[in-house]
Amino acid sequence: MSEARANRFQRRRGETRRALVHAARQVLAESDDTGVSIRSLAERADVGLGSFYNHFPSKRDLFDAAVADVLEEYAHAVEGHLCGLDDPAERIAAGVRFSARVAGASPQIMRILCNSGLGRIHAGRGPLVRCAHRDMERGIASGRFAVADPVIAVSALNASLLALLELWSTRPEIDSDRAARAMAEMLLHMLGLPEAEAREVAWRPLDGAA
Amino acid sequence: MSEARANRFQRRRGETRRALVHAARQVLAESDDTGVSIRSLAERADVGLGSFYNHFPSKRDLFDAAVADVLEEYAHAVEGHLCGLDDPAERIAAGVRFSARVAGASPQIMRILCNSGLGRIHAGRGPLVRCAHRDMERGIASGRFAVADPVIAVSALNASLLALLELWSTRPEIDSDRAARAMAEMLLHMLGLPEAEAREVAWRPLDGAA
DNA sequence: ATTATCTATAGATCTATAGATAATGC
DNA sequence: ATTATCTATAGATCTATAGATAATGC
Repeated sequence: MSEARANRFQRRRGETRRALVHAARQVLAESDDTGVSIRSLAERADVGLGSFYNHFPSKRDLFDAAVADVLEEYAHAVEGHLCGLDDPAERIAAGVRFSARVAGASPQIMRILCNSGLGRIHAGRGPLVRCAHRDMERGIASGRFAVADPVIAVSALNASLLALLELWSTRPEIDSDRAARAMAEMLLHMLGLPEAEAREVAWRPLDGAA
Repeated sequence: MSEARANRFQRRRGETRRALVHAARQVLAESDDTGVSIRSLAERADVGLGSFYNHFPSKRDLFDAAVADVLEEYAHAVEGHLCGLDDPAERIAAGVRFSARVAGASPQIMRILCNSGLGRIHAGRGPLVRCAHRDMERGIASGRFAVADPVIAVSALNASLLALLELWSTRPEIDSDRAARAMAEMLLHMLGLPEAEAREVAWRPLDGAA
């Protein structure tokens, strides 16, 4: 809507902003050095230095926007694959495995997720957490999960997923789907599924191209 | 040794270095803003600007040293409590619970551990990982643990522990030992201990002051 | 007429070093 | 004599803004 009816001015403005966010994402993925100068960010975006201040009051705001942008893109990509799944256990296993695929398809997203760490994701920022919480509540309500504390369980889930991506980024020789299945199996068992069932769910074929 | 026989020169030099590391730790805990100037770090350390270059070639090196210092202190504090324990399951549970205590006793250590994230810990830096790996291997060898992939299991353990600290730092109203017990119980079950046994081990009283 | 962009720049940093000073070893 | 510290500073940045330019709306 706001995109469609935007006039030429607004579209042009949007492109400048996008170029800046794009540049910030590159920096976050390459070196995670948020100390780079505004000047260098503007140059990387191929945008006049003054234009920066038309869109962001400070460097910090730009980087925050860049991280939010990545989280949004990641969540959108993964949730698109989950929308057909109903069983909370299967959704969690698929979430882990699709995350590994997204990471494989976009190393930039993976590196930024890893670098930005647990903090932002925990703060309720990423839609990741909200989605996992819903699945957790539903799994507990249906008796499929048995955990003492759902908040702590969600923490462990998200953190373990991030650790998987981190592990893969430092050791690319690992077979990512194999590792993702192993992680998912462990996590489902942690949540209370019997071992055999956890394995079965984690090894189920995924929709989409194998 | 090197400390004991150090002459006055070397001790003085050591104090300057310590002051710089101390200042860097403050910055890491307060804002995690590694973009602060070398000048401001020297001022915070109450040390001449030039002295900085007598000890560190760049800002990055100072912050690396500060993180290493924190990891060392943390590992030393936790391992001191673990050295009497033999059962790998009990060591892991106690590691989680003592970590929560160290975090409570030193918010600075906790914040730096959280901010520095998974990356450094995963890279084999922190003695945390080495210790956890040994316990994992021993637990698997003795049949007490049943996991498909020990590397992935250690990733999940460390990440979940960090997530617990992160959770507590954002929500201080949580009872930390209660949360640590819940986390430990979940993780031990994940590693293959039967539910009842996982609970028993996680709820065992800890040595030292309750 | 309005709006976003760009260029140019003033003023305030910051980094890294050179040289002076103070403290110790022998 | 040696060594680490400090002070002072040259030179290179960087931030934020002011004013000019180009593109669009009406």
